[in-house]
Amino acid sequence: MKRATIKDVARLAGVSTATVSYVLNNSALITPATRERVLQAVHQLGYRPSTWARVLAGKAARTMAVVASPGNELGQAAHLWSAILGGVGRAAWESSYALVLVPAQPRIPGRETLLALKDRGVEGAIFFPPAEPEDFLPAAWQEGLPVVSVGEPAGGVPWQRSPETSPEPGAAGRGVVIRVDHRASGYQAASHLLSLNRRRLVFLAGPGPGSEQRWEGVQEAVSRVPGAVVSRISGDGSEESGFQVMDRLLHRRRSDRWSPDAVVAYNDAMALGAMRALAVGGQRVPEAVAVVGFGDDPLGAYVPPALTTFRLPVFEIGQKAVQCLVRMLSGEPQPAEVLLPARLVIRESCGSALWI
Amino acid sequence: MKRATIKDVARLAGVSTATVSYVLNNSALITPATRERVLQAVHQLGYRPSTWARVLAGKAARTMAVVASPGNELGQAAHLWSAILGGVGRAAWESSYALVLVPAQPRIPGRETLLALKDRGVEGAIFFPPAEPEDFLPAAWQEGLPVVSVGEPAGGVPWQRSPETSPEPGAAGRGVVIRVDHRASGYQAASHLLSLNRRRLVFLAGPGPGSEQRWEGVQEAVSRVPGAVVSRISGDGSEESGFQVMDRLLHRRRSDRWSPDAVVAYNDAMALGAMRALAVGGQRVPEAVAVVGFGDDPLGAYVPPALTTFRLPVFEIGQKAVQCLVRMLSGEPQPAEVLLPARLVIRESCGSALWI
DNA sequence: TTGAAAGCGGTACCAT
DNA sequence: ATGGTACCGCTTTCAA
Repeated sequence: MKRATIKDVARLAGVSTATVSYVLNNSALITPATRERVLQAVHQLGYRPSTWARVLAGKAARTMAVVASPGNELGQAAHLWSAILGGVGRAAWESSYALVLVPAQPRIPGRETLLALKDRGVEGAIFFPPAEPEDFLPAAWQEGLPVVSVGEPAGGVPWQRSPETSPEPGAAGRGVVIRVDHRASGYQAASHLLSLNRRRLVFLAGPGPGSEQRWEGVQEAVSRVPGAVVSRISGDGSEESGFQVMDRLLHRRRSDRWSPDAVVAYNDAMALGAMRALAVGGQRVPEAVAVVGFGDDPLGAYVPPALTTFRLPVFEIGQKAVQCLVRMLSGEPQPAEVLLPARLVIRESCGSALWI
Repeated sequence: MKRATIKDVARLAGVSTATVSYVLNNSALITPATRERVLQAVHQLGYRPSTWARVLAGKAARTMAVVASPGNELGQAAHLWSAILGGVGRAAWESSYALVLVPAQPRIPGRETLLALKDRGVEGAIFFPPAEPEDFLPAAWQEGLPVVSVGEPAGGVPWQRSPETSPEPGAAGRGVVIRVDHRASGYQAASHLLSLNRRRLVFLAGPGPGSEQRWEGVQEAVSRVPGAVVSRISGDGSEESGFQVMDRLLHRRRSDRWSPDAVVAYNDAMALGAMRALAVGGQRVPEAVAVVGFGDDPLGAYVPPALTTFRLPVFEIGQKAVQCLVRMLSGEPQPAEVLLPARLVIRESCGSALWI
């Protein structure tokens, strides 16, 4: 049978469609009696207003897009992205927003995708960088679609417009970024190691802005402890690069005055690579060298010794993203950047249990 | 500036809105000249029809839902689900369907979710079991929303309606299931092992229907080779259960007449657990015992010896799901079940490279 | 407090 | 081959 319309309800309740509409929109000027009668009819018919019709009549669509490229770069962080989606989903539901999913295709111009979204009444987007194609973000800016990005932007994308072009962060047309507080993580990682009496740290840098920030945090923590030093060496974020970088370090000619007793890696993959190099080089973890990773990759918990790492606040990230977007859409200015703390997960690779 | 409407286009082209509509819908009875003029105006104004309006006027919404519970059970197969989404995305785009994402919340009744979807004009759904809440599927059936499910259903869900209730598989109101051909995988796994002259197989069963089917496949392959035997032992799919099951097997009192020289595990986790037990028990893999897993978990490639396993046709699964749903929506009857083959990925744990 | 009616942005039937 | 126009389902003046 066909869906009941507002007319059916009006007829059954013996009122006009206008009255029904008032009741449904909680207008104050309706008699409790009338109200009751209408509600009764609504219930009886199982009537549900058509979202399409009410949008056409001027209501907000309350729809946001989720843009990502599953199966590509994102696939490597699949466990993160699906977890983040959990937060997105809950927050969206709570704000009664619908989500339209855009598993972006490399070959399809971002502009086209974007226009298709607007056709469907999408009011804003949550963007998971890196997502194909690269021109989605610029297109969104151009079309004035509010965007909240989750995590670091893709390499080549003109992420933040230059300040003079867009003086007001968080306003529609710009974009806010939900980010993990990498600096704090770096600081905490180093602090943890220092508290365990490690003094010769090495930082395994990776690609991406997060690496830089973590490095700063590490440096700060180290600078606070007399006698502690830290050096830095770069890889590309892969397990292999972690291995190579660490391996090279271990074979450094002995003119070098020290070998590290602790490693802070860009991510779990590099940490694992480093641990492999350490094992090959006969250095025990955590006895000789402590290692901390980043990202809480399932792998890290499996390989012995279990990797001490940082767990990303995935659910919160998703929630926050939606909340920001909702606020932007209701006109509230938002900060250009929201920082969420990662949580240190202490396992075995640093030789300590968490006491406090 | 505001979006251009069909009226604007009509005015600019000097025709009626009806004519514009005809042009946009590729009506055959339009003069090339008029057509050209209209298209010109459309282009000039950057006009795009409002999806909402055309749906209201009777066109199909071309929208399907993607229902899943990220962060729950699905989180364990996150790399699969996000990859499948890639296929879903591409196929949906190609069929010009929009996807509305429902990261289902445990606490929200499935019926409510479903109605909300229908309000938004969703015409069908792709369902990733297990998804919370359990009553989504029944609700969909009740409301007559066509559903294509990807993979095995959740435990308690009355998956397929009883035959007498619903005689026509694939019709709207039923549901089609996209499934990996587990039987074939089991057969292929065992065949591979047998071809490497293994003769005493053990099958590590897990939960879920897929396990049963794989077991059948294994048995069939074994039955074809004189002298080959296979026994079966059950776990719960976790790494730990793989370990325990294997460990117990190794310590079996010697009255048992044989110990296995090959293991076919329910999934990579159990395979890894089994390998751990084998290592502890002093059995070398693959020399003494060959192991094959299932699922192509990233872990498997990492831990030495690299695990021979089956790669799921994730992209194809996603594509197929959408294609089925699209066909269902256009009235074509679909089979109740679609089987897609998994691909054997030969690595080191069976002691062979692929020659052919 | 309620109802009649004019849209919202399209589509499609019926004339011309 | 086009144009006029009555809807689609709902919201929202404006009157009553």
